[in-house]
Amino acid sequence: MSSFIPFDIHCYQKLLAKFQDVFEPELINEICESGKLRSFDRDEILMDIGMVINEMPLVISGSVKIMTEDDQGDELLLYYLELGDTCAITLNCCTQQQKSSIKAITEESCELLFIPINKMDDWMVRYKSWRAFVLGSYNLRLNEMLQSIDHLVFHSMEDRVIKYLSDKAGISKSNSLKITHSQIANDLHSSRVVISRIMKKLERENKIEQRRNLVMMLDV
DNA sequence: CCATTAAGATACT
DNA sequence: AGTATCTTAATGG
Repeated sequence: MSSFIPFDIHCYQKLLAKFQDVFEPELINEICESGKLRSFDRDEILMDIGMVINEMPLVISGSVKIMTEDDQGDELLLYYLELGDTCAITLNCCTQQQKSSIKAITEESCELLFIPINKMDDWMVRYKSWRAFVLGSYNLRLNEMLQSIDHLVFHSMEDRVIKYLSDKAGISKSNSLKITHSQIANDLHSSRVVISRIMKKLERENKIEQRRNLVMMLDV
């Protein structure tokens, strides 16, 4: 076992970089051994409503957009997954053996590590750090959801657009976002004209600058 | 060039 | 805020 490397080195290094202070070394080894690493391009649908999930995703690189959808197919952005994040809703889905209630789309090109659910139960009892990670992830998402609901109900469309843009800038670590007004409208469950109106206003207030398919954040 | 599509404008709900 | 409709501008073949 000394010279044999049973897993992907690249993946191992990524995990180590992110989790060496959080997970026990043996756990990191186990994650590498039983996880399957897959990479995706941008805008790939990882998961759709109604799909059955039996693996838990862990983000190794890139970011993933998590959305809900109503019966008419209208969408609403819930939150983003970044490096080291896992999706609490998926966690719930797989432990309960339910169908997915969400849709997951890659935001940039991504690498995800898929962990079989049977491992999860095992690790829950064997590793304290894993337990803490899973519970912490639930906590984080719950709070984020509450914040989203708060914004949705108590804030104006303009506030929501501003939050959306700065969230997106934070995720992509860039101030120029390649996005169209109708994409924003779709994510925020609004219409293109309304977004255009708000974007025009923000531009007049020198908060953003825009070209076709491009928005640049100014007040940073 | 022209077709397509993003974004602006205006008017009405 | 949202819808409908029209106009204008950018982009890629």
